[in-house]
Amino acid sequence: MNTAIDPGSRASSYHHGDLREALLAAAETLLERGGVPALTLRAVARAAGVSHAAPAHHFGDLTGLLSELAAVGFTRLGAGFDAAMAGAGSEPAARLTAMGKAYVAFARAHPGLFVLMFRSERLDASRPALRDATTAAGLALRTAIARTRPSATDDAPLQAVARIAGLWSLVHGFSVLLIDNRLGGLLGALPPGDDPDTLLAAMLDAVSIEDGGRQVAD
Amino acid sequence: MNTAIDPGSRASSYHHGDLREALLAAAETLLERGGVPALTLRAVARAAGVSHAAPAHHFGDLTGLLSELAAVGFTRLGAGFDAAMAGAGSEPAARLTAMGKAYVAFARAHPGLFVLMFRSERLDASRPALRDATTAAGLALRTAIARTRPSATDDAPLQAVARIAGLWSLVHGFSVLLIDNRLGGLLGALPPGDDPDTLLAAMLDAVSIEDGGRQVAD
DNA sequence: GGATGATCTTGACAGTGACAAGATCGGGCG
DNA sequence: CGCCCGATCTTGTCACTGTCAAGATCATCC
Repeated sequence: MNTAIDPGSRASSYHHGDLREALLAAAETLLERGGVPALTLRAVARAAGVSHAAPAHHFGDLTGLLSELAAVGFTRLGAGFDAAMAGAGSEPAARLTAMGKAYVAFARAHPGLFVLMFRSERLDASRPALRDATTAAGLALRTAIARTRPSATDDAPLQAVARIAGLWSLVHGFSVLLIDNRLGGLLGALPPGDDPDTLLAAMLDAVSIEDGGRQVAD
Repeated sequence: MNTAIDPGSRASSYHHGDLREALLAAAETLLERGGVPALTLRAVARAAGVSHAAPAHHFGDLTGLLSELAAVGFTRLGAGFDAAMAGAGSEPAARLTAMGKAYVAFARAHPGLFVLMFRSERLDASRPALRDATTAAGLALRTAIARTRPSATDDAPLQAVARIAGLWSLVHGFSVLLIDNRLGGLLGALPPGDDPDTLLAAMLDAVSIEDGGRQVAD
């Protein structure tokens, strides 16, 4: 009668063996399938094949479970940044595009997780796992952006901060609007064959004009 | 015994008189006070001083109430756009800044409402009031952005769409991150005296470079 | 003045988070 | 080897929620 998502490992009768990870995996499946509202302590317990109170033992309460799951997401996002920066060349504009693409690609690949990661009213930001993961990902993002500008040191403080905040806002807002399907009309106005990736590249290209003097001028 | 937020108008015993508006007002108060989780059919009913099932008569279910409230928000946002465009001059860069400021100002003035407006899983986008309000606000936003570029007609389609999507994404992402307090570190790095408005202006200034040839070059 | 329909209340049911108490199991200590 | 202790999981319960059904109240129109 085990409706568990992962019935493998060592499902003894009582002690599960690795229930904590199984619960997180089940939660992620439910999240991507039904969004944040589907993330219920009891639903997660059902999906993992345990009693309704089992998750509380590992995560305390629902906020704890959601926070740990969000931490997984931030860790994964940070890893995506690192991979994108490692794969990109040394040219600033290319690095910037790679970073933006990594951000949006993560959001599109795991929309439920991405939404959860920024639903702060359901999370406990002071939880160590979440706090560490967010700061790590934020640091990776900021350094990645900072390195996409050749001569960043001579920027005025306001301009330097504006560059980071602007790019972050751009890719974050685009991800949110894309997931929410708010860009339907705009995407429909694109030339045939152009997808969101093309649009993102064009957006980043427009912003990166202030780099070495690259011009759009067709 | 009436714990209603608005005990005025004509609180007869049974028929409220304008319960629908009173419920929406109570809901907005609860929303701004406790965020989306505080928006409960029963809590709204309590705040309005009516029985727990009264809201269902006017809005059908919780999704209906949230959708109507979100519609109020979109209408207000659209009005903010119009006011900003009316108050701005004719210079493209100034109009763009005014539009962005109006967007972010609305989000900061009504953070709960703004968050609700984009929590699509709790809304019914097909509800007439919400559908009309969103399309009206979206149209106002797009035309406002389009008019911030002098020679918009000779843009390539991709660039034209990228300009609109980019600016929308920028102001939306900034609003979201600001409300979520994700920009704490960056705001702390600003020169003393600079606030989020200054940062937004700098961000928009950097983006608007591709306008008439305005340069940052200090 | 009475019927009719809109408006609001009362009551009930299933689902949820949270807590308390108990059952089960594994590992370490005698 | 036997036993105890703590971690793990279950069962039971309570308050709260959304939703529905049925009834009470009132305004309006004929």
